[in-house]
Amino acid sequence: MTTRTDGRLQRGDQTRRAVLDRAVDIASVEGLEGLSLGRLSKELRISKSGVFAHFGSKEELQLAAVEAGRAVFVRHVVREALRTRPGVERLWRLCEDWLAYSRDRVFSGGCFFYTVTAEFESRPGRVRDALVETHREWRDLLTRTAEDARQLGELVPGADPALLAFELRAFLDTANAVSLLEDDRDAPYAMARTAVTARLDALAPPGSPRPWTGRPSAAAG
Amino acid sequence: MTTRTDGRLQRGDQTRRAVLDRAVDIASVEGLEGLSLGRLSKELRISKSGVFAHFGSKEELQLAAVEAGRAVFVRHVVREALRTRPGVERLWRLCEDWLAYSRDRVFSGGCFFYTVTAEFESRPGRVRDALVETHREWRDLLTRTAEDARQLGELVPGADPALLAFELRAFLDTANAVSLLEDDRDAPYAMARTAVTARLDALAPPGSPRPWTGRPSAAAG
DNA sequence: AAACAAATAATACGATCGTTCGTAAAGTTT
DNA sequence: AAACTTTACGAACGATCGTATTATTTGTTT
Repeated sequence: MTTRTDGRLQRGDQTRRAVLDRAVDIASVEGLEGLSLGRLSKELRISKSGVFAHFGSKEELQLAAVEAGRAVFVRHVVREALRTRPGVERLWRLCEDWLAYSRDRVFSGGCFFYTVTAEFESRPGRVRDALVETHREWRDLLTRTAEDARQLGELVPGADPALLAFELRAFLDTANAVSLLEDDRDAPYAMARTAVTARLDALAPPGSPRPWTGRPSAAAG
Repeated sequence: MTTRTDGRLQRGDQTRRAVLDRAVDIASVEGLEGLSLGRLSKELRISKSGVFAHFGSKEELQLAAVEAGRAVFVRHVVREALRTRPGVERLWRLCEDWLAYSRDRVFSGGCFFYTVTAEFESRPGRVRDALVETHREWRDLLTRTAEDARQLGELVPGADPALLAFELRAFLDTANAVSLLEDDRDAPYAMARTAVTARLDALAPPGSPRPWTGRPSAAAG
């Protein structure tokens, strides 16, 4: 019988993880092209060829970084929301957790995907493809959640889930961008929060739950 | 008396302009760091040192590119709006022209400032400072125009100009990003347009002009 | 035509890029 | 302990980066 864990693979996994941890954080500031094997190896006190051997090419490193970034995003933004009741509660939770994820600088350059997507959205290649796919997942999650909310009667029947998802994403992304640009960790997020609640409020029928206030709206009449 | 124009300076200006034209277009796709003197010189069939001599350093080239991008932006987005009557008409015109500027791919990578601002928003330096200033101008223009609209009675008194400016910017920027990412030149702009008009409609008092429909709203009662 | 000024070119420098190759070290299997 | 696998290292490759220096071409001034 083989040992439970091969010490070599275990060690390899550990350095690989260390490399990716540093890689995604650098990329959130400098982009995935700004990543350089030399810099990574210097900061981590690992030989450059050692770093390289883990991925085989820079593009593979970038792809691995995208996947690592995705895992962090899921953990911080998606995980708890999926444990929340479908509908506006979940939708609200997604927005709140996204703003916290950006505001708390989980990545030192703000949202990892904002930076690297802007970097690659006009260049063909596998990295772009991976980012498109990640973006699609996020968009669909928001849209489906908005659809659920409408079907549950928590949004007025005329509400357009795809449009609502677009608007919410717009508020979140812009809060991230403005916060970094103006070096203000309060105002942009407060604005986004206001914009999100206003939008949801406008689409919520009377008497439906309003998780951002903690209670349902007053009954009509 | 000196000749009206020194042919040498004239020639220099011409190549400088050619360099910057190419530079901003490349930067809209690859970013300002992706710009390289070697590549520029090769594409333009100019010696690398010739390109270099015009700017003195890469950072100066980047700063000049930001200024050149600003000029293009003003010409395509701001110019006509400033000839439009202040208030919601101007606000609407700014949004429409911005969407056209992005949609028509005035820069082949979409909005120049979206790309390079995302690239530099987390890095200190003179380029970032220049981009912050440009962003501030754009934000203030939108905010002031919204304030004008409110004072003219074209927005309800409770409207928050800074918040409205934030929301509009969010819709525009997101349309640009989504269009590039999903390679769709229609849907994202249509969505942004819908979002913008919905927002303005919600804030317009009855009887006030609605330039996006071509007529004022029906009078109340 | 001579003296001068500005734009452009030619060449080279050191640094860093991603990548390759050969080898040593660490750990597992037999 | 020998055979083998995996991780990591060190040195070097050619290419490209931004930059500096020196020269040449082009146009102006006197």
